[in-house]
This record gives sequence, C-alpha cells and structure tokens, in this order.
Amino acid sequence: MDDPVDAAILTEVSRDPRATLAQLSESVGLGVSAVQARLRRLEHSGVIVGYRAILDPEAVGKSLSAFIEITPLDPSQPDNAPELLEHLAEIEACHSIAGDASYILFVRVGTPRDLEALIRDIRLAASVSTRTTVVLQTFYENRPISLPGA
Amino acid sequence: MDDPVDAAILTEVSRDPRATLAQLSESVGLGVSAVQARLRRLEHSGVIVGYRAILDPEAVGKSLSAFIEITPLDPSQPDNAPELLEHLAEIEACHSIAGDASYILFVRVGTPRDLEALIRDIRLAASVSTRTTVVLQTFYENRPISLPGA
DNA sequence: CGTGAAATTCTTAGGGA
DNA sequence: TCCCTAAGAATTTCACG
Repeated sequence: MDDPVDAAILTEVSRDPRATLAQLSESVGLGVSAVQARLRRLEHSGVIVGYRAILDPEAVGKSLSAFIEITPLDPSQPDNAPELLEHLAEIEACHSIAGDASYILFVRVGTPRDLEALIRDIRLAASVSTRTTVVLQTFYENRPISLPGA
Repeated sequence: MDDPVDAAILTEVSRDPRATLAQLSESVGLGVSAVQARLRRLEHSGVIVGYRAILDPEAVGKSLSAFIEITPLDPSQPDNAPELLEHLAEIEACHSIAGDASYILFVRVGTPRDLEALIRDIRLAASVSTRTTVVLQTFYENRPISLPGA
C-alpha cells in the first residue's frame, strides 16, 4: 500500500509538516507536482489523519500530567465511558486496555487541585472508579511513528 | 505570559499547523504580518516545540500499541533507562512516574511478535523488569492541549 | 510524472499609533 | 513596542504533454 516514496514523504511530513513541497521533493527525489499529488492522496485516503503543533506544556500552563485508569462501578450498565468523557478537554487520550482497569486516560492539567477536580469530574460523568498515576518527568513524547520502509 | 491573541494563535495552530497566515489572521483578527511575527516568536521562544503529522497507525502497519511499565532490576546501579532506550524507535513516549514502577513507556508495533521482541530489547538494553498493558482500542489520542485563555 | 503559468502565500522593509 | 501596508520573492495549484 505504501511504496518507498510514500514512506519517505510520510517520514518527512511527520517530522516537519510545514516543509514546502520543494523541500519534500528534494528529500524524496521526485518532482514537486508528483509529491503534491501523493501528499494529497495520503491526506484524503486517511493515512495522514491530521497535523498538530506540539506545545511546551509548561509554557502553556499544563505542567502536571497523569495516567488515570478507570473502571465502571456497575458492570451491568452499558459502558460508554469514552463518549461520556470526551467533553473534558484535559483528557488527551483514551484507550481501552487489557488489564485490571477498563480504560486508561492520559490527562494534562495545571495544578494538583486541577487534577483533583478533573478526577471528580471523571467519576461523576462516567460512574467509574479511578486509579491515578502522576507523571513526575517526561523524558520524551510525541516521537513520530517510525515507518518500516523508511 | 500569553495574551489572548497568542492563545488564539496557539489554539488554531494546534489544530491545523498548515493553515496559511491569512487563515490564522482571519481567526485571530490581526494582520498577516503581526500574526507572522507572533508565530515566529512563539516558535523561537519554545512555546511551540515543533509540528507533527498524525498518521493512521493501522495504515502504516502499527496496529498494536501498549503501555510498558519498567523498573530497574538493580536499584543500586545508576538509572539512566530513558537514554538507554531512546534508540528504540517503537517507543513513542517515556515518562517517569509516581507508583510501583519507575517509568512508563507508550509503544507502537505491528504484531504481537514485534511486541515480544521489543520487550526483550527493552529488558536487555536497560536492565529492567517490565509490566505490559496491551491497548485493545484507542478511542481518541493526540487531542490538542486546551488553553486557558482560549 | 514533469513542465509551465497563474493564483495565492510568505517575507521583508518602511511608516504610524 | 506593536501593528499595518506594500512590493518582491517564494510557493501552491492545476491544466497539459
């Protein structure tokens, strides 16, 4: 599905989505027009889901992050916790997992008090118990996906 | 530190870093030139760390993700696990945490066999024990950081 | 997939609140 | 200091070969 050229485009665009077509073109050894067409196809076909700016959490007042495992209090109820929690903007990610808990969230807040409030909101919104693991230090995150054919 | 205009720029650029200055300019109600200067300052001052393309993991052969908690086998040894593991491209994030384990990693691989190999590599490279939690389904991830002043 | 021309965007310099 | 306008350079876009 991905030939080497597409893989090269994806690798480059993962590291710098704001590179010009000319720069991409140079990296992958194809004309600007061809790169543009491939990039458009990769976007439209859903291989490229979107683009993000990576912000420094400290600089934007989100210095505290944590993992929150959650488990429904009443297993007999329909479980749609992910949708019930989606409106909480502090939640950056939500996965269902194999393990003791049902889901794990990754959250970012400014202060311990914000975390306390968020945990309360989560419990109320989704009728779940929580188990929170505070992040002490982040060594790296948001590293680009490494592609096989790169 | 961030006035409302900077916050608006950050919000927009988080959602679509490839928007043109004219589009940003429209969103924040400032001239193109002023927006460009602010964006440059936000980049240069480190508030904006970088940009990424978000790829569909399935489409690029990384359908299996997992959290791996790790703990040094010998607590008396100097602990530099994050650096020792940095060369493993399957590791997307590495945090130190408050809890039973010392660190938690988020990793992406293609198959269970790849995960097995990665866990072996991690144990060998950093002399750690591991506890792996497989992700069954990802409901959302990479949601942009929500800014206070937005 | 490459070429070329038109439309759009980026960049920089200069002036004003 | 911050913002706007304006002109030239660079890039994107798209039809055609």
